[in-house]
Amino acid sequence: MKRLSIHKKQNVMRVTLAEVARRAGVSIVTASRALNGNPLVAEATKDRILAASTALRYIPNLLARGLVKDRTATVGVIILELANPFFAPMVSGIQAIAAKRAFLLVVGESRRDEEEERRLVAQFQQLRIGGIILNPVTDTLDHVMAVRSAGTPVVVMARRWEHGEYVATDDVEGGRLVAKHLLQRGYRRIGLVRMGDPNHAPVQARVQGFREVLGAAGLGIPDAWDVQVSGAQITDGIEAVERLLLQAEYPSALFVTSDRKGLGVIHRLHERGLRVPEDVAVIGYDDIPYAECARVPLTTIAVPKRSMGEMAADLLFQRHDGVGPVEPRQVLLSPKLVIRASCP
Amino acid sequence: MKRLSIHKKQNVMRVTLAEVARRAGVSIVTASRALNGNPLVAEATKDRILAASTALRYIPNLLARGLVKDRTATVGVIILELANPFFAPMVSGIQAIAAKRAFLLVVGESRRDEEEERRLVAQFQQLRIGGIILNPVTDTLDHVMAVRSAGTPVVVMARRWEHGEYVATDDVEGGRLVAKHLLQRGYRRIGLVRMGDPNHAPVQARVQGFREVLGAAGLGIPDAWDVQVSGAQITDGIEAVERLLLQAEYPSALFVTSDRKGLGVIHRLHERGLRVPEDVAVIGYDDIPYAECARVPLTTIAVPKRSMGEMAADLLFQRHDGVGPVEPRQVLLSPKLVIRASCP
DNA sequence: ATGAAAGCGCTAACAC
DNA sequence: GTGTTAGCGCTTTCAT
Repeated sequence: MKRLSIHKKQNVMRVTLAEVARRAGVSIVTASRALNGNPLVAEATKDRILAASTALRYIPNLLARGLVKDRTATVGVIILELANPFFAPMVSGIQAIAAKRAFLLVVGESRRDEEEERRLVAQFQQLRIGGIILNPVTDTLDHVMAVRSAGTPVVVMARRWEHGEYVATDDVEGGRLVAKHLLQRGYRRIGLVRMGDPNHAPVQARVQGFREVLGAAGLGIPDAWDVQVSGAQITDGIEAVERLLLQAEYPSALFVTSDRKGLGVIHRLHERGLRVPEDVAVIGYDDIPYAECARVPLTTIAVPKRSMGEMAADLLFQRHDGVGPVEPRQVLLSPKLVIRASCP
Repeated sequence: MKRLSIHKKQNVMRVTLAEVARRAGVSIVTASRALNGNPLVAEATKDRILAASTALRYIPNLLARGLVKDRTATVGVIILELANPFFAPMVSGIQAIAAKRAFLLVVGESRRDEEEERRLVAQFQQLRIGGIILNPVTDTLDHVMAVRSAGTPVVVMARRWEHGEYVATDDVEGGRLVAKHLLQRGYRRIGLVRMGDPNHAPVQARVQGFREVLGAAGLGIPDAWDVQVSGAQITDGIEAVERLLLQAEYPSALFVTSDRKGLGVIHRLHERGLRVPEDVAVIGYDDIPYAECARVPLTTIAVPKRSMGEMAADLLFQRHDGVGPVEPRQVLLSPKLVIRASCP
């Protein structure tokens, strides 16, 4: 791993602001002003500078600028998984808003690992990131509060944050919607498939709302029908069915707390010769695009995924620009029931 | 300044390398060396510096470093869509490799817009990005060649690049696999659903291989059964079926060049009362996770999505480190047929 | 309206 | 081993 020792930039003479200025016959400062749209530059001068800039193919150095400003035009995003149709649209929404302002998106995947999340936040700080939008692994957000008090705006997405700004959906309400629908359709023997992780507040909230409504109707979920799996993949849904079918009896309806697991559940139920919804009705959560194309189209709770990303980005930029109220804004969007064949 | 009850540390003295050095009683340079693992620092000194660094919560400024080195520890990634199960795993694979080396991922979505792609590449340059991995919109890659000749490694992903490094799958071969399977199962009345965009080389290649094998068997695809849609969403598959069913006759087998469209196709065929595969067999492409859970599990061509990302990142880092051969490496991975119920 | 000077925080070159 | 000296390319005062 060696490099040129004497003239490191002999092949490619980098075009700097100084070059542009020289070519335009002005000082560096004036060139900088012109390129940044500062009005205190005479039109004629400005035109000359802009012309020089394009002629030389000037590429501004964001690092130099960032060094001075102690901030870059970037948004850091941390989500649990990239390859997850629940998160991907959120990131896409953020990117759309960020692109409008020519901010770059720095994306990290925590893979539900709190350490990884902290590492990413630290790296973001090193880059003097312009702001952070994250779906945190747990509710412990001290690392992020430290960043925020250092002046970097932070918005939590798809999860609530007591001490800061967030854009989330009302998961308790979502759980209620599921329970109400099941009760209304006359189901009483009801099971649950969910991620076991007690740190995962959104799932806890969904289950809470679900139980609340069932409880009010005098119903509960037998332990044997409360299946806890470790992840949120299709395979976890498959595993859940396997475990459920070990029981002497099985429920006539299942609330599966994510669509991916729901797809796996339906898939396996079918393979095991059980009809959906006749033998077991299934309700998922998230309304991913593939829910509709499932073996039996999945009844589910729709969450405004892309909007959450867009709104989070909007909040972030407002904070960045210093507009809006001082107190943290906490946005809770409403989930909606989408009825399909798996639980009509 | 007014006093605030909650956040009181308003004037945070930024911790710089100078602070750390002072506290450790050494010069800035020595501190820099110690923190960068330069062996030319006495153990004792190094320990003192490291201690000072942690005590002060020192956060290195990557912008300053980048300004000197004219390069940052970042990888820029450009894909067509984030919310696409074909690309998301690739990005995840890249991120995994990058994270090992503490490189941050800067992600852009071109949305099949060449202008947007160029804009992103330009922004990457401004950030003095460490390398670029992209799935380009077209084969016109002059913008990227310019970047590369300025010393930034570039790897193309999921597409071939005559003049540079790439990691792709053999789409022509994939198309052949589809045709062979159909022929072997006795299908002769064969239709095609594909994205119409002539710039999209991968689809062109799939179709080319497909036609090649059919042609060798004396078969062709009637124009009426060659349905061209504008996108690669589920809805495009749905639209394709609508168009197909306007015909007097319909094919007994369909090759749909992406799984998402394939899901839409199956969905709509079913809604229109046509059985898959009895009335129409369907083969997709990509093997996204949801293909298996489709109304009728989708026969498809599996592509090593995550591996492509990982390999692209590996290539990039090799180039970055200056190891490996000088000539561009071009990796072509093999697709595999996955037989499921939609075309058994 | 324009420019000169002074850094931003760090690393590289060359001493000692 | 360690320190001194120069910048990297840009944006800020503060002059003019």
